Amino acid sequence: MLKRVQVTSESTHCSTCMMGSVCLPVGMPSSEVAKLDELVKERLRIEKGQPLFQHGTALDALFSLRTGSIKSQIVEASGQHQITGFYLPGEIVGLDGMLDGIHSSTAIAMEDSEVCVVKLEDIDEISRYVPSLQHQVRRLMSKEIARSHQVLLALGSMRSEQRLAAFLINLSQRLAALGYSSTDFIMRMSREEIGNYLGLTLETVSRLFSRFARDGVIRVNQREVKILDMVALNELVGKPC
Amino acid sequence: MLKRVQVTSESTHCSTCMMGSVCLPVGMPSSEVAKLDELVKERLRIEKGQPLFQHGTALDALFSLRTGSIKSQIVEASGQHQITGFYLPGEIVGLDGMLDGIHSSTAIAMEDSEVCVVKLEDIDEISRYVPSLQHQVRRLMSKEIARSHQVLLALGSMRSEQRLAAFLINLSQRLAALGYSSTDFIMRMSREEIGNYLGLTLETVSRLFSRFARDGVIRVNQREVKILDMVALNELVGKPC
DNA sequence: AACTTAGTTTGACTTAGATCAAGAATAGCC
DNA sequence: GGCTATTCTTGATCTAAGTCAAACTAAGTT
Repeated sequence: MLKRVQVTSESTHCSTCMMGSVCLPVGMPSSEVAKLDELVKERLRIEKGQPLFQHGTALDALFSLRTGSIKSQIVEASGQHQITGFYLPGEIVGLDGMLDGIHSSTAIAMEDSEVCVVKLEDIDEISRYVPSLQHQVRRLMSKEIARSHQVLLALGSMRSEQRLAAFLINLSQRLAALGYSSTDFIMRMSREEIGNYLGLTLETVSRLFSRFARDGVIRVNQREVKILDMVALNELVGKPC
Repeated sequence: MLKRVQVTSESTHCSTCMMGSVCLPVGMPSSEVAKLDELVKERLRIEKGQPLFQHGTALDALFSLRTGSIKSQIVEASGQHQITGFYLPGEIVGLDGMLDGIHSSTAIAMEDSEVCVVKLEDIDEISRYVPSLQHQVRRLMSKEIARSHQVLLALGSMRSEQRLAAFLINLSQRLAALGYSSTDFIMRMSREEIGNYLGLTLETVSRLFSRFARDGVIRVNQREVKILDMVALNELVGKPC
């Protein structure tokens, strides 16, 4: 179920939101952030497994993830699909597909989630008196490009264990930026989703988790991960062959 | 060598440029395009093999490719590098790395090329009285995201022959959009560069070209390609397994 | 508490593509 | 024009990861 929540005056605005340090206004001076309070008029709750938006539907807003986690994926006519990203709180979903107002990907909640709705027309409106907002959107889009280039590097020139190590390091760093532990966390995605994202089968992912655990690099129990040796994990990625 | 060319009054501006239909102003009404003539104050010529910009250097402009072709790649500390895109005339290079004003990739000319320099500050300046320019930049960045997601799909869930087929189809379509033949063209990139881009070895790429030729799908002589059976090529990509 | 159902692990076997190696073709250069 | 340099092709062999299959686990559901 997709449930709309009107943002009322008592609700948090960008200026008072805890996510400000990692979300859309990241890096903006607080004087500017204060002017963004009209930016979010609505929030949405999405139940686990439900789509936030689907490939081919009209795009008129960006979504800033407040709580939960979301995956985005593209689907081919042939039926094959590819997960293009896993999003954590503070990250912006929906930056692709702004070329013709149609979503080029599908976004699905991996757990019950809540997003702030940022209408494109409101971005245009508000950036008239907050010019840095345009820069902010540009920065976020650029980051999304750089991010997918990193995944390209992983898929194009890393071996399976390097890919998974890079994946774990990346997840660890992003969780740390949110104030969570960088060594103990729960992965919201299944082995199959990780495999799809990294261009591997779920069996290979499972075997790699087992191997990493056997080698004392991590401890793993289902989706619960504890990184025991971050250095070893980094060395895995660093070495080319 | 990287050679600067000042754009003089006699030089072509965006409003008179032949590339307008495929370049940055694509889709903008001509009344708006006329206002963009201050956007490009400079052009650069880059010799084959020379970098347009390098990873880690300051970014203050985007580059619109006028003639030639450019590849962009990211380089890891470990030395492994990954080609993230091949750019043709009319396409914009440098859209990544706008997050902190530092290029996150390196762009290298694959043949003698010429680019229009679009300063970011000029974009900001001009978009004050041409609001659609901001949309245009957003559209281009969004397109770049969608493009790299397509490559992700190829690297993550296609077999080697599907990747090469998808690559050829994509190249064919982009050349057709430029007014060139969609069936007869010269690839500016080496087997190794294609392999790197597609996550394959140069030997595999070479073998695939030979196989496609043997099967009558293409005819190939070094970097010269003639697509004989576009239907078969599309079928190759369409089928999942 | 027994019974699905979905997700995960592990083993045995196969294969697509990598690696190694040796020529052939082409282009650049003195 | 002849001589290195690359770049490309093709063959033989190897291996990382895929496929197929079966058992195990966790979490609901009746």
